[in-house]
Amino acid sequence: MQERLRARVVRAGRPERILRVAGLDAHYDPKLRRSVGAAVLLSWPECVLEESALACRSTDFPYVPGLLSFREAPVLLAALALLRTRPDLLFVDGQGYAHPRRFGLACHVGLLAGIPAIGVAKSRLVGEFREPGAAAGAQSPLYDREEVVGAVVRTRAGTRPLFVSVGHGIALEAAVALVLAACRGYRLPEPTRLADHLSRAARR
DNA sequence: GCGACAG
DNA sequence: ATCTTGTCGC
Repeated sequence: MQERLRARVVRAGRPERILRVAGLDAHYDPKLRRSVGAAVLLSWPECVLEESALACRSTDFPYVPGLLSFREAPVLLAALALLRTRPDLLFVDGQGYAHPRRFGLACHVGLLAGIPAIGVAKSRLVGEFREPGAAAGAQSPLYDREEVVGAVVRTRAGTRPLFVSVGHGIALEAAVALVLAACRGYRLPEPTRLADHLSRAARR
C-alpha cells in the first residue's frame, strides 16, 4: 500500500523514464469542414524526429471556447494511435489544467491515451498573470480564482510567452522544465513545432 | 447589457 | 483554426 502510494506520487511528478516524446497538433479546413491531426515522435532529450503520422476527420462539432476537446481530441488520438512506437510523454497544443473546468484538451488526450501529457497553448483561455521577464526561460504563475492553474513561459526572447499547464500524470514544475528542455531557439518546443508543420502541410 | 474567449 | 499585403528586422 505504501509502495503503491509512493509510486503514484512519483509518477504524478514526472514520468520516470522518458525515451521518446510526441507532439500533437491539428488544423481545421473550413472549406472541407474537416480537420487534419498530426502526431510526431521525437527522441528524448535530443528531439530528433523519428516518426510521424497523420489522421483526417470531418468535424461537425463547432469551436466553442472551453469545449475544444470535443472538436480536436478525436483526430489527435487517431493520429497518435498510428504511431508505431508509444511515446512516454505528450506535448498537446492547447490548455491542460488551465481551463474553466480544469480539464482542457491536454487532460482529455493524456487520460484517454494513458500517457503523461503537457498542455502547451499559444494564448490564454483563463487566468491572470504578470508578464514574465524578457529573457528566455523566464516564467510567472497563471492564476485563476485564487489558484495556480499553469505557468506563462518565455521560451524565446522577443516573442510572446507560452501558456503551459498540467495535462495528465505530471506536475506543473516538471511540465515547465520539459517544455524549456524541448525548445531549440524557436518559440514553440520541437514536438509542438514539428507537429504544427506537419498538420499544416498535410492540409493542402 | 458588455466584454472575454485554447484552436 | 482560416482569410490576407505589405512590411519591419535579423
